[in-house]
This record gives sequence, structure tokens and C-alpha cells, in this order.
Amino acid sequence: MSVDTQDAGEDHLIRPVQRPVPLRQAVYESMVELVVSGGLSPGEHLVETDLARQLGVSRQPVREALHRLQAEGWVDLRPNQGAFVHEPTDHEVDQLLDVRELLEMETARLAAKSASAGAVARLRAICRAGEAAVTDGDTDRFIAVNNEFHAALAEVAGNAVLAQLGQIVSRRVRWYYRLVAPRREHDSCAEHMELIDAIKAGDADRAAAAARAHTERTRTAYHRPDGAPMTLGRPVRPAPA
Amino acid sequence: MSVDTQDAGEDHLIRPVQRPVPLRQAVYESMVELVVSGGLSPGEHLVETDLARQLGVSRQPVREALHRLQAEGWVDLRPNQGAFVHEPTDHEVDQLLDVRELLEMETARLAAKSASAGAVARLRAICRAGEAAVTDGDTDRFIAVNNEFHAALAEVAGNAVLAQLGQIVSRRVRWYYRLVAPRREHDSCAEHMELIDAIKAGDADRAAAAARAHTERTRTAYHRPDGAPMTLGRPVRPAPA
DNA sequence: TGGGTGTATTTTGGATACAATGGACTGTGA
DNA sequence: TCACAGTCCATTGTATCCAAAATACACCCA
Repeated sequence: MSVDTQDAGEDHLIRPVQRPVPLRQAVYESMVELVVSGGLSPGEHLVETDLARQLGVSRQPVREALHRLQAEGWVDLRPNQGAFVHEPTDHEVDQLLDVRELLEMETARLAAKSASAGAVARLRAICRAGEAAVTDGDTDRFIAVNNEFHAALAEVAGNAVLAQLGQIVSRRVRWYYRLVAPRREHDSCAEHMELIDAIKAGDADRAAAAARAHTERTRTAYHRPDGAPMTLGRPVRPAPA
Repeated sequence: MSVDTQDAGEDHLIRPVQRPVPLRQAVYESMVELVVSGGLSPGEHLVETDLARQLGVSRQPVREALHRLQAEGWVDLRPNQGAFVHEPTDHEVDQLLDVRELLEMETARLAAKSASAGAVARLRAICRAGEAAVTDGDTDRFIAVNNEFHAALAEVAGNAVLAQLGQIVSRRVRWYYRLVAPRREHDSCAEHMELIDAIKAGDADRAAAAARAHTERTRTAYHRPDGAPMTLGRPVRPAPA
């Protein structure tokens, strides 16, 4: 690892030394992974010392990762009590879905206005990879590919701010959704294909409608037939430790 | 400058808070204040040690505050180089304005659908306070009231997620705007009043249009008459330290 | 003179140490 | 049995310490 520090002038022949990623970055990513994959339950108390030991690092990078997780809504930090995995309420999930709908409709519109043939092909390839993951029953892989799809879509849309907000919101939606709702990976892929078609046609309104339909079906799947939301069982009150 | 969390009797730049608040919170707030008020210039290197000394705390809370500032787009953290005040590009500001427009139109729509007479009165009172601040030429106070107005509006709209995203985006827009654009506080107040009228009438579309007009006029003010954006003088390349 | 090199200084990244807070527990008294 | 007080302990908040990385700069040699 301790590579030459002096002759960094020629970076053409030598593989560019991959910059050592700060520990907090690695910790952040593995913790998001943990939360999203269900390795941590809502309300769970995240003890810095334990996390540090499990990850083999000191408390410092763990704390910094926790702060970032809070900024993105994954955990709640209570003063002098530490971090708790965020407990979503049905009300909040509804709000998140509303915002996701707003952001994804706009993303779809922008993408439809500017997508090149190459971009459409790339989206389609990712979507197919998602279908393959569904066929294999590989949920984790599906989720990864799904994230990739939305990232690619955001890139096509060309608004980095929109992309960043969309990613944060969408990942949270998918997390909650995964906690309570029935699987609908297959439908999801079909809906994505519909969206791609609209983008290929350059039809912004149709693309937006497809994005809206996608979110609306998610919302429907999330609610019980009688209209009541499938609940995580938690009212709005603050949770006990 | 020194940061007090509760009752240190020195001269305060930030107002003392009642509950024991973690130092990083106080540090975070005073640093946002610093950036927004123009006390720190884009591209400026924020040396943790210096900040810690200036604020009268150790490096630890400073570092944690910096991470939060990064999450909200105020600073950029480069590995092994530390924090730099974010340098907005014209392109980025345009994207931010697009997103702000999207979020505020939706906020306005929701507010129009659900606003009570009391809420309208409250909004109007805040707006009048803003006009008073303009009359007094008190820009800082105007900014504070403006933030208050948008917070109240978001509360009326009733979507906390939308409110949070909107606040982050809007504050950054206002910061950039303040860096380069001519003052238009007075127009801003008039536009807010227009929005309030639409909300009072319960007319969602008209409210959304008012919100859009508000953002569009901001964008216009931000661009030079010949159509070119007023630039901060920085192209898109990464800035030198 | 100029390009490259070695060294010193600055600054960050991470680890450890210490202080302070809050919850849990236990024991006592009615 | 229950309420309450006092104590203890787990855990967080803050400070300090050390090592690695980056920059700055003087130096050397062609």
C-alpha cells in the first residue's frame, strides 16, 4: 500500500493509485447497507462502541457516519442517548411517496427531453439486468440494480441536485416498502420499461405519467385492500429506548 | 468568537440556548450563519484547528459540524485536505433554482388546499414583518424573517419531508443569490403577498403559479440583461487549494 | 538556469482518554 | 406492594494524542 510518494508525475503508465477512502465513508456505506438490508430494525439503539468493535475501527469514524446517516433520515440522534434506527410512521411514508412522485416525475420529464439513443440503450440494459435478478430470486442484487437504474436515469435527466435528493428519498421509500409491503419486483421492471419507452419517444408528459404510475402502484401495494396502510405498528409518539 | 451552549457569560455571537445542546449543533449553526452571511468566501479552506480556536472548542465538534455542512452542500470535503467552502457554478445554481421551483410550487399547492384562516393570518403577519425589515434596511433580519415565512408555509403545506428538502435548497439558493445578485427584497415581499392571496382563495393552481413566478423572478434577477448569468468567476473544474 | 529531489511544516484522519449525562437498579420506608 | 431516593453503570460528548498524507520550500546536480 505504501506506494511511491515522490514520482507521482507519471500517471499514464502506472495505474492511478486509488485514493484511500476515508474510513468514515466505508463505515457509512456498510451501515446504509445494514439498514436497507434489514440487518437493523427500526427503533434499534445503535451503540457507538459496539458498532466500532464490530467494524474494527474506533468510535470516531462511526460517529461521523452516524451524523451523515441522520442527515439523510436513516437514524435519529437523541442528545446524550445516541443513535436509533429511524422508525417510520405511515404518515411519513405517505409524505415521502408524495415527494418521490414529485421528484421522479420531474426526472422523467427532463430525461425524456434530452435522452440520447445510447442512454436509452443503457437504461434498457440495466432494466434487463434487473429482470434477470428477479428471475434468479436475488433480491439484494435486484435492489442494487434498481439503484443503478435510478442513478442512470438521474444522470440522463442532467440535474445533479434533483438526482441527489431523489436518491435519498427513493432509498428511504424502498427501505420502508421492503419492511412491510409484498414484493413486486416484476411489476416494477415492467413499469420501468414503460418509462424507458416514453423517454425514447421523447414524450415528457408520457414519461412523467409513467413515473407517477410507478409511484402510485408502490403506494397501492403499500396499503391494505381496505385502504388502511400496512403499519409498522408504531404511532407517532417518540419511541422508548 | 466563542460558542456557548448554555450560560457562559461572555459576549455571544449566537444566542444562548436553554437546553443543553451538543456543541456540534451550536458550532453547526454558527458556521451556517458564517457562510450565509458572507463571512466565509467560496473556495476558502476551512482549517479545523483555526475554527476550533476561533469558536473556543476542540477540533472534535468542529469536524462533526463540517460533516453535516457537507451533507447539506455548504462545504466540500476533500480526502486528506479538509473542508472548503463550496464554490457554486452557474450551472449548479440553475439546477438548484429548477429544484426549488419544483418544491415550492408543490408546497404552494398543498398549502392552498389546506390553509386555515389562522394560518393565512400568520403568513401575512410574517410577510409584513419582512416588509418592515426591508424598510429598516435590515438585511439580516429580512433573511431571518424570510426563512421564517418559508418554514411557516411548509408547515401549512403539511409535508415535513418536502419542508426539509425545500429548506436546504432554498437556503443555498438564497446564499448564492446574495453573493451576486442585486437586492430585490421589496419585490420578494410583494410576491409573497400574492402567494398568500392565492392560498387564501384556496386556489392551488394560482398558488403554484405565484410560487413559480417568485422563483423565475429570482432567476431573472440572477442573470445579466444579456442573458448570461452573473458569474462567480469559476468554471466547473475543481478548484485549487 | 531549471528540473527534479529530499526535507520540513502543516493539516487531516483515526485512536485513545477522560468527563458528564441519563437510565436502571437496589434498598428502604410506609 | 408500591413509591421514592440514592447509587451505579453503560453510553455519549469532548479533549488530547499520534501517525499518515499533502503541501511548501530549500537544495542539489545536470
